[in-house]
Amino acid sequence: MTMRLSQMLFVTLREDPAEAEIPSHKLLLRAGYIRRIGSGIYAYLPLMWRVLQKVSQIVREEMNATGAQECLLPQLQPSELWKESGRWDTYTKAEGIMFALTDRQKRELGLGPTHEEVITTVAKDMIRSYRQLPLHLYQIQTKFRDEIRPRFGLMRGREFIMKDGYSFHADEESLKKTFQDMHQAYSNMLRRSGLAFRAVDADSGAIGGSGSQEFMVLAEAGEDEVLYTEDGKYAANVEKAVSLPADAETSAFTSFEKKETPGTETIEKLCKLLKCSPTQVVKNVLYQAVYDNGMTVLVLVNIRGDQEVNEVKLLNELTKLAEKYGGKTILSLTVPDPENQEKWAAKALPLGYIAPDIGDEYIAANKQVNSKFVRLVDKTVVELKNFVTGANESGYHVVGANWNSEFKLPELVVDVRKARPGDRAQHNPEQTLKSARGIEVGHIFQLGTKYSKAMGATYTNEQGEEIPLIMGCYGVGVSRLAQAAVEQSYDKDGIIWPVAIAPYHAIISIPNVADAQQMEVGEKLYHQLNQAGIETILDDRNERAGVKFKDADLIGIPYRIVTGRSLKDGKVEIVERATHQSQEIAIDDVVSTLKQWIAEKIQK
RNA sequence: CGGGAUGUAGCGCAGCUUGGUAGCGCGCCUGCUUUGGGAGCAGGAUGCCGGAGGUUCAAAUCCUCUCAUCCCGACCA
Repeated sequence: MTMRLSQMLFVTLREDPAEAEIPSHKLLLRAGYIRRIGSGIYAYLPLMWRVLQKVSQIVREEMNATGAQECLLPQLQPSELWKESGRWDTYTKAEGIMFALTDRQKRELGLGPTHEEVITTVAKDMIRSYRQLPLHLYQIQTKFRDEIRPRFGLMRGREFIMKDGYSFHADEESLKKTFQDMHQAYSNMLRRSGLAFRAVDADSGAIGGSGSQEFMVLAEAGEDEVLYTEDGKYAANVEKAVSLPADAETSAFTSFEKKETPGTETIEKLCKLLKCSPTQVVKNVLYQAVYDNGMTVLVLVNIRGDQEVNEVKLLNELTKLAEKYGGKTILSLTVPDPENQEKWAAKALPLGYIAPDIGDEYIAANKQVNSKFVRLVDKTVVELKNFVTGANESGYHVVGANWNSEFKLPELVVDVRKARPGDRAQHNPEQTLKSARGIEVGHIFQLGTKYSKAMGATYTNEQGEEIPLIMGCYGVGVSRLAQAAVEQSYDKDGIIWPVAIAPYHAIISIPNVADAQQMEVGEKLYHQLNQAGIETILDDRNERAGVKFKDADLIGIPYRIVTGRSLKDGKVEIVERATHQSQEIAIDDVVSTLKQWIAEKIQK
């Protein structure tokens, strides 16, 4: 085994590569852990691979401890399976993320972005009886997703390593137990990897299902916003978060009246002109949804003027309505721009002055466009009295309006409001929501019977009835987790790996390789340490001491041993990477000392 | 896909406005000196100037098309 730096592929960069934006990406490139091969495609170089194996091993141990069984599923998947589950089109067309290909026999195949279809097929073939349940299979493998915009190195690659697990149950209770076990296992994995994290309520996204939790590594560069309360009782992805909105102010208007309000196409301008609070305004937001059968539906959302629409919640509400319009899912949800409006509007819309009752005659007759607006009213406006809203005429608003007097209250009352930092919490209004940024490294959720029903994966229960398997699904981004660790732990000199996932525990830096004594002690310690199970590399390069120290800091090995000037007292220097604290230790005590330090840092 | 930007030596960049012998720093190679925080001196190698077409006596530079990469928005571990 080569662990001498003079013989390793060891190339560090002095400057930040232009392609990297965030610290962890820059550092992994500079320190020689990864190289970009194509957009969102990276080579994991020897140091990186060791880190990934450490993370994988922690994941594996925690999974095995719950009774889950490791397996390995194919990455090439026949399109038939995806057609059975109904996901082939949504995953390959439009903004789909699956790489699809046709082989020489004209068979259609997909490169696995996830494995519900494959695992459900296995379950369908092999699970017959409730006696075989519950069952939990998992794998650690490269996944392929044609991300629209790969970003930040390993954070959002088109090829990445993931642990995905799928559990099968006879009943909800059993599913919930495994879900709880996974919550614990995931917490253990992240704790053992040395990360600061938070488990949050989440939206279950395109995969479907309910009862969903994400594990967020807290870091400024995180792509997700997390809202939480300081009492620790609530934490959610902003996409999913709920809260109590600020109370609405009492409207100053007492009678219904139409007012001329020129140039007030925004709430802010309107409130300034009318001297009213945004909480008294009913804002009417127009969306355009396209279902997977090509049907376009115009959506009008009424929401309080001081609030914003949460598009994820809106998407979920509209997906519930999909059947009504002959679709299964939504391909796109956008605020229609002027160019888009021309495609369906019969006449110019009074933008900025739309009222909740804007007429359906604005929609031109077209087979591909639903002839009526879908009208959704957010909870925040249901109780408003004497409110302000548009007059369906440019330059005019109405004031003192009331539901079921001037305007009919839409039937569909929904929560599509975006929760915000500073809002009061639902579980305890004394608590306000705080915001943090996070990197999603894990996601666990209760799938239910979505796939088992679609693919006919059933078992026979004690009563002899044939029932669809109840499923759960649990993912960890292994390569993402590794980079997230760097994002959370670095300084101006480089990476500071948590000991548990560092590629090596220790590095022996020989300041002067021409000095026979320094070399001799270095070599001796190198063998002793590795023999004692302390993973150690030896920097025996013919470089100046400064170069070696800089490189050791950059690659982030937790402990550096220097066989330098302290040798005259029979000692070496040991420097802790995280703190740069150094102490001199007798050569004979190095192994036992490090063994103890490392054991303290690696939690089980 | 829409918006913005960039492609010049292994890496980071200048040169392009105003066309005329391809440059700088780092790294790399050789030698000497140095040797505890990215050394000094001397010498050296390295380029399809992203690709294709055009304009011109002449193109890294001007024009057209293309490809790739990065950044900002919708997707996700």
